[in-house]
Amino acid sequence: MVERILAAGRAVLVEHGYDAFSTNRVATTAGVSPGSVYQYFPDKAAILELVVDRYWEEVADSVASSLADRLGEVGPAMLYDTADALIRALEADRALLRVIAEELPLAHNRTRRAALERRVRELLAAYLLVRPEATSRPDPAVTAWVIVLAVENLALRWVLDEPPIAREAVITEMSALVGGYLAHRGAPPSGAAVVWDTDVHSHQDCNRSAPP
Amino acid sequence: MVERILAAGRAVLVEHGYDAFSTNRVATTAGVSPGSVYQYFPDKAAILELVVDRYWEEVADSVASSLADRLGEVGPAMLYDTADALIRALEADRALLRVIAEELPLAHNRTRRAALERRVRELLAAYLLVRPEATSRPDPAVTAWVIVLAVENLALRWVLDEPPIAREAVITEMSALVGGYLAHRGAPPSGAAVVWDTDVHSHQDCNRSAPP
Amino acid sequence: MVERILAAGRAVLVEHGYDAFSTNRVATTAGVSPGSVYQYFPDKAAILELVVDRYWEEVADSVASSLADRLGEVGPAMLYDTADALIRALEADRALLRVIAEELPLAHNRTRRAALERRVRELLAAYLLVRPEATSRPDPAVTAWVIVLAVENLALRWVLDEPPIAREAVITEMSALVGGYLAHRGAPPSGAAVVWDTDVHSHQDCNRSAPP
Amino acid sequence: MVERILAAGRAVLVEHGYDAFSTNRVATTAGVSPGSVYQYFPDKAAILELVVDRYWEEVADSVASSLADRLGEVGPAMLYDTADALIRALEADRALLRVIAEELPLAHNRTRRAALERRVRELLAAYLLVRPEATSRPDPAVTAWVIVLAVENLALRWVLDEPPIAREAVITEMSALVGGYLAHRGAPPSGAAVVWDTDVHSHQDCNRSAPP
DNA sequence: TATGAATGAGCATTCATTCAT
DNA sequence: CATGAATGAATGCTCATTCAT
Repeated sequence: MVERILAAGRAVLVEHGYDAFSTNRVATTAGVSPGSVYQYFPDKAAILELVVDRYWEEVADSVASSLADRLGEVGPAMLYDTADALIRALEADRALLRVIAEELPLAHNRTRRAALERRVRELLAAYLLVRPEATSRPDPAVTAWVIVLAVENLALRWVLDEPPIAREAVITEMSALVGGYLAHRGAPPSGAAVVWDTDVHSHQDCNRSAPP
Repeated sequence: MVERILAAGRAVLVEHGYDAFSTNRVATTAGVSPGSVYQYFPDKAAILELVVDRYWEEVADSVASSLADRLGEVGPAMLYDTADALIRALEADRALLRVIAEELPLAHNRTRRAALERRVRELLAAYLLVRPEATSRPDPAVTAWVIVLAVENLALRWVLDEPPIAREAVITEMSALVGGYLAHRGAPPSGAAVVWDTDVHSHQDCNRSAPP
Repeated sequence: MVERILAAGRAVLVEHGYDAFSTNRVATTAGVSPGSVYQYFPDKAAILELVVDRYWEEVADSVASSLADRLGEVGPAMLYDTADALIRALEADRALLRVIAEELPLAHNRTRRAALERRVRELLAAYLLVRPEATSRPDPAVTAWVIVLAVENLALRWVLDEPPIAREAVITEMSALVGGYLAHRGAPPSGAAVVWDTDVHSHQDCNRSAPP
Repeated sequence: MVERILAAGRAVLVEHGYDAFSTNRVATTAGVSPGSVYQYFPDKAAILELVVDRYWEEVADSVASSLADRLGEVGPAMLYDTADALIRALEADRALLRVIAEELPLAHNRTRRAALERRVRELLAAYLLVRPEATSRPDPAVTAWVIVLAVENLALRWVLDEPPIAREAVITEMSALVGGYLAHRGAPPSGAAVVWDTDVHSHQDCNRSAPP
């Protein structure tokens, strides 16, 4: 029944958008009475949250498993394949992605998307840690943070905005972006220090402004 | 009067968040009756849109002027300074940025953010076009698209999520990302063709899947 | 099982108030499924009614037995002891009394409270009938009606409102009220006739307005 | 408009009872949209409260003014007239009284009814204080408390239950009850002390149990 | 032009009751 | 008998929008 409701929620989102995502509509679509919904979910937000969570989990699973498989390989193929996996995952349900990413306040996505990002980031940071020769960038955690956010956004926007760029082209460019970055050796103009935390994402404000 | 309403809208957004952004509240805050608002704006969305537009325009102005100033210079300083300008622009009104980027459905941001992106992208593409030696990437338009979206997201997330990465560090890494990308010469595994449109953003689906 | 449900109903009332008195809650508290409740009670009101009935029956038993015991005695001791018995009965479960008397619509109390009143009234009327010398009031039925309602309300309000009046004081005053009333000989200004029905409480509107 | 809504609320109560007292129904009856109601009342309870308040205020005004007028007179006429005024006030809108007193949880009545009681009580206590010869009861405050609660309940129940007692009869008996009480000189069996507070109704628990 | 009272469709949520198992 | 998932009508309340003044 939880499944039925979630499926209905997803369907409403895809077919009618977030504005139509009312408890009554979800219930009706699920072929269930509004009261029944409340036996499985505490409130409307909980339904939405689970739908969104599920979606990002699917995406994360695809990407993470693809990346994990290719962690052994070295070189551009790994980058290319992973970028490809990400785009394929996002293309899998474009309509839902559109609603989730564009109609929902980002806040509803944060938790799960942050989880997805962290998951891939940690995989990547671990890889960079054991293969220091793979990059000239100083801090694996920061490097992973940069790569994940850059690539995620490129994939997302390519899928959503549908710019006139061929599929292979974006993937190639994404690979080039990451490949070039990893290989790049450039000192900051001022020689500013980089923080070497393992957990790149905690909200503690340590070292937010580095000393000269 | 339009200004008064916009200022009120901005204030409501900053002080009470998007949920409190009701026509009545905006009107009250502006010291105006709800009816009057409708003499200057067709509906609530229009007020919001203009507030958001203004915000992104401010950001775009900062960044574009900074970038334009440095288009003559060559090398990493240009990248570093532009990234710095972008982050500074986003930090200028963190509270508003937070509401606009996190509480608002992304859809409300699209138009103006797309404009900002396009503006910088075109600047960049023009630059790459007249200085082909600056990069090994094949298509200036695509290159600009990649750079803008990658950098924008990194800056945005650094400002919003406040990860424990020093300010100088992100800027350095962003510069490295772009610098490495521009310098990178890597062929797509399949040798896929890249589309050479000037307008990277139109929604026409030409050549979405390239021939082998 | 009926007992279990009633006990649960009483517990819910005492511990969570009338607002929490939902069939589901009562069932849960009784360790029974909501469906089962409906095999013993036609509806929610029936449960409540029985809980309330039981309560007033307890009170009535206390008072009536105390009064019956003292019907032989004459004089103020009888009044004092009965008032005392009533207050003691009401104090026995103040929490429940509070809910029943204050949170429940009076209508839900009527049947049983009327029964309590009638019971005491009839006892009193009978007493007055066999001992005409005990009072100068003309109509025993009316006299009993007056005494019962006056005393009941005083006791109830003393227990519920907890005014700063000593326990002995109220009882003394209640005795004085009744004692003075029984002894009082005062003609109605207009010499209006009093109805001499035995059943003071039937709802028939006989002689509601007496002839001059 | 407030008046229109209150009138509608009163009408709904009288004609359809408390159960039908829904915001939509009140609005409809008032010939007003539900939203309009909320421009004048914060919530449903506020409407009900005001209707109830108004009602008891009307009753209190009638009784208090009648009593105040007769405070100069001495003797049974004062009692008779006041009892008559009270009953007349309660009879004025029997249907509304029925709903307010029987269908509403007593809690909704408390504030205003307590005010009514206090008002009359204070009038009475003041009278007894300046005319100590009017009674043999020790404490004017307590005496007033007793009289008000006893008489109020008798009047209320006579009007609501419509027992077969002639109007003149109840009034006569109520007068007799009060007259006899005031005249009664009877010591408590145990000589228990009476508290001499002026404010009989505050909820402080001083001297709730008197020493032996 | 400016007002602000009035609108009313629409929403999330509850809970007494039922009935297939 | 007992269950408890399912019901669905009904409720209190919101807020973008209008329009008579």
